[in-house]
Amino acid sequence: MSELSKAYDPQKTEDEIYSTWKDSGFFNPDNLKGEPYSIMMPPPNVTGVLHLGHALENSIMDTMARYQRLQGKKVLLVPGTDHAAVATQAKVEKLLVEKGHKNPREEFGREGLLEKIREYAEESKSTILSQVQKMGTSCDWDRLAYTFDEERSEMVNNVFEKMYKDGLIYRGHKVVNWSVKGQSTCSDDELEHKERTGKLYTFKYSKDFPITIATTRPETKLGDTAVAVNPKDARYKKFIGETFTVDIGAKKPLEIKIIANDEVDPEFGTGAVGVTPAHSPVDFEMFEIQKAKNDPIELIQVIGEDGKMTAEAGKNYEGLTVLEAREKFVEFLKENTLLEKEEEITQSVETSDRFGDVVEALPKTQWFIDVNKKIPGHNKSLKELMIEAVTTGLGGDKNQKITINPERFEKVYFSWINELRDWCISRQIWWGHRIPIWYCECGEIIVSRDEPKKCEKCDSKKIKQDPDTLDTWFSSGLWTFSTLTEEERKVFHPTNWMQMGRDIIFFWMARMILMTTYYMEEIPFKDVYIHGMLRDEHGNKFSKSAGNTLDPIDVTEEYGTDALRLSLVTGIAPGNDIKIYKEKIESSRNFVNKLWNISRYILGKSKDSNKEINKKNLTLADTWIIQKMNVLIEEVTSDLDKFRFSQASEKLGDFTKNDFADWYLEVSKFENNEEEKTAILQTILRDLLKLWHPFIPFVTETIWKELDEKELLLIQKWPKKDSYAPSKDAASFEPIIEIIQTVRNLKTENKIEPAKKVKLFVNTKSCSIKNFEEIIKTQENIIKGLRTGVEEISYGSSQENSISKTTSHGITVSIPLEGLIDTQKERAEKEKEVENLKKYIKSVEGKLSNKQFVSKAPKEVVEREKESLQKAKARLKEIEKYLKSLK
RNA sequence: GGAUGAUUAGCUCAGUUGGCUAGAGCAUCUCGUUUACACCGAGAGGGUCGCAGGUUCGAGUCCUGCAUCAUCCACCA
Repeated sequence: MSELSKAYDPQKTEDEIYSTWKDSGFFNPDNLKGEPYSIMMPPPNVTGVLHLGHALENSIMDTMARYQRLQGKKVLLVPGTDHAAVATQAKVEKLLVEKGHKNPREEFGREGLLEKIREYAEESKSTILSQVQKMGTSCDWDRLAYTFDEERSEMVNNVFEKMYKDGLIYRGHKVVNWSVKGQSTCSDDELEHKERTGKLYTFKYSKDFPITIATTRPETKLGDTAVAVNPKDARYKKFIGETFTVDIGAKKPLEIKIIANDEVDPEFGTGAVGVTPAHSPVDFEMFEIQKAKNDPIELIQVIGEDGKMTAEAGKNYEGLTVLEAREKFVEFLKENTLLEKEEEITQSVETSDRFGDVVEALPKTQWFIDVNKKIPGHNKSLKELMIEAVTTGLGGDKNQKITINPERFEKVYFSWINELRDWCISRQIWWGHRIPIWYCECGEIIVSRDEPKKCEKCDSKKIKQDPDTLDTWFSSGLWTFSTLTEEERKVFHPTNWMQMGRDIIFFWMARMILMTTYYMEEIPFKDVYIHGMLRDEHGNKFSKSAGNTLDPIDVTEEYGTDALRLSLVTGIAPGNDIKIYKEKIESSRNFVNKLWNISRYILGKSKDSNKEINKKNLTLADTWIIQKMNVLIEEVTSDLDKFRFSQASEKLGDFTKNDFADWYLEVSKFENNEEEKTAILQTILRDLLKLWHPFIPFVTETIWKELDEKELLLIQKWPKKDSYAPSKDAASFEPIIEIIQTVRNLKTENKIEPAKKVKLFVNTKSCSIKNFEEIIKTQENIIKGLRTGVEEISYGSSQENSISKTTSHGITVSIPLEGLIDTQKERAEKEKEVENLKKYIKSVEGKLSNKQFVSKAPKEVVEREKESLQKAKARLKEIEKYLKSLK
């Protein structure tokens, strides 16, 4: 079809193709038949626009979805977005501050600010969803979900209520992570450890205090109420149980009790730890232990929510920032000669990954999910369910077992669960699901989604809702089932497959497992595929500040979506970081164009469509390509079944470019079984388009349309290898390829112009295939045709004064010399080859003389070694002969 | 401190259960303007597979140790 342009132009076709797919209804599984197969899209945050990471996710999951659809399954891919509580509010507040609003929370109030955030979220939602379309993702738009929409919010309340009634959600007064800047709690996973240099101060509370302690946070010492020592430590044993009163300037003198704790390492530092229960999670644990032992210690909060010292810290410190107080307290220690040492150390501090400030540990009343408590009626804790889901399967049911790919991430997951503490789910920000808990003035606590009319206990109408909202991962954890109706869950849940970045294994994967195993008593997904993070060419993270960002939309506009998608799934190993850069995308774009031109050629040759291959009149090359195609289908299918996307696309690329385009297509120009050729070319092209479709959907669908097909490629049937069953005694075409390559090779090596006409001598005496000379004779026009410059072929032993090479099939190819050779260079090269050959022969002979090798190695291996030894020897003889002739 | 990954050609990376003289893309060099394709074709050069041991008939692949880099986790005051 000559009207097709020489180069594929993605811009012209992509949008139109996407609408065709969408309008066809086949993105919706209700219009498909077959076994159900479901994937949930990890919902992008509504914090802005899509970045390359999303492009990667869309490529991977859509490749899978399209593959399964072609496999004849009823595929559901649910699209959605995430309200991303803290992230979105932080982003909008930042934008407002940049616009000159100093304190947006005060200025706009709860409802006002929520309205601002809602506007922003809606806008970025629609941007993101249009970008998802641009990536070609074949998701069911009729089932579009949003973590903050009505259905999802209702599910959040249902789950909260059930957990609350089961006693798994509780309100507790504990030391939590507090971001002063964000004025909210953070969960342990939302912290980032940053290395910093700090000072370690070694001091005593007072001159007569018997134990020296060390700290990097002197100001918190104003709230110390104990010193912990190891009970086995002889130095301090005698003091355990004693209480000392010291006055270091806090509101009142501190009562410091000496307590025993096995965790304290006598070898480290002074062997004693100053305990500040209010401002350290570890010290708080000691506080709880002491309480349980009936030997309580005090808890004094000296730092407030505003990050400033409280009244408890004493007159001198009240109102000072943490840093000011630190300086002042160190000054005090120095003045009273209590400071023994001051040294520089590197320490890791916890910062909030959303607000960026250093997080303070503060005692606060918050809502928690208890991960260790037995679930009523189950005799198992959430933690145990989370482990079971990945090991034996829920309740030992293998159909309820999650497989993590690659396997090594299981270890990461288990070690995280091991250290998992109760999950703090309440946040003091406004953007998010409000906690469905109401407090009556009488003290009654009511769990209810809507405002209760009156208190059931006291009939009072003075009821207030908890002001806090839920951690965003609470709703994300429900994603695999909150996106489905009850009916749909019977068909599509557990979902079949899930993919996500390694960075959210804890945040998301773990929470989904927790929530789903608890609420649904099912696993959320059967297989999860963990991919690495994107990097630039030099392995750097993409970031705005580094200025190395690549906008996926720009890329698709310049190179096409297919090129981007192909680049993102090729040449990568599961779980490892993925480097992406212009050259890689360019080469994908070039490949897409290649496929376009292959199709253009085939379409130009014949418009006849869908002819069956008549196996009676096939040439050597025909059977060869049919065999190759057979193997290709088998391998690509198996790779995709095992999520080896990279291997699959590489094999496809290899076949398409090398075997099909470079050899078969070229050869086909010199053979005249017109009818069979057309059938083969068309059949292979059609199936190749199907195999390629999951990776590069747009170009394949565009070509498919040109084939005058009525149905979309989207819903075709995956090729079967049976249709390419090779005839049993098909002789291989490989040796012919080798002969042609050898001729070209000889010419280049000997500086003979490729177009130069030459005579060719072929000797098949040591060829492993019987009577191969007869076969070569039938292929002469191909050998002559494929730009070898060969004008005449003779058989038998080569002449004196010719250059020759033996192919791996033992065919010796010679070209008589024409006096065109640069002999000196030639000799040097040949001598090098002789050297290498001798080395090789020696090593193989060594191998073969090894009795253990000969007896233990598989027969084929030994045979192969013998064969290649023969060949090497033959080659050596030839070169030596030739070197002589040069002299 | 613990864990995981990486270390293979100038660059970016593949390499399945150990087995044919270790592969691809980009870059380099040579040749080529042949009606599918210059977003092209035909070739070439380039690697003691991080280092040191071990297991094995045989190791890029398995084991041990070391080095360098990266990432994650951790309460060492």
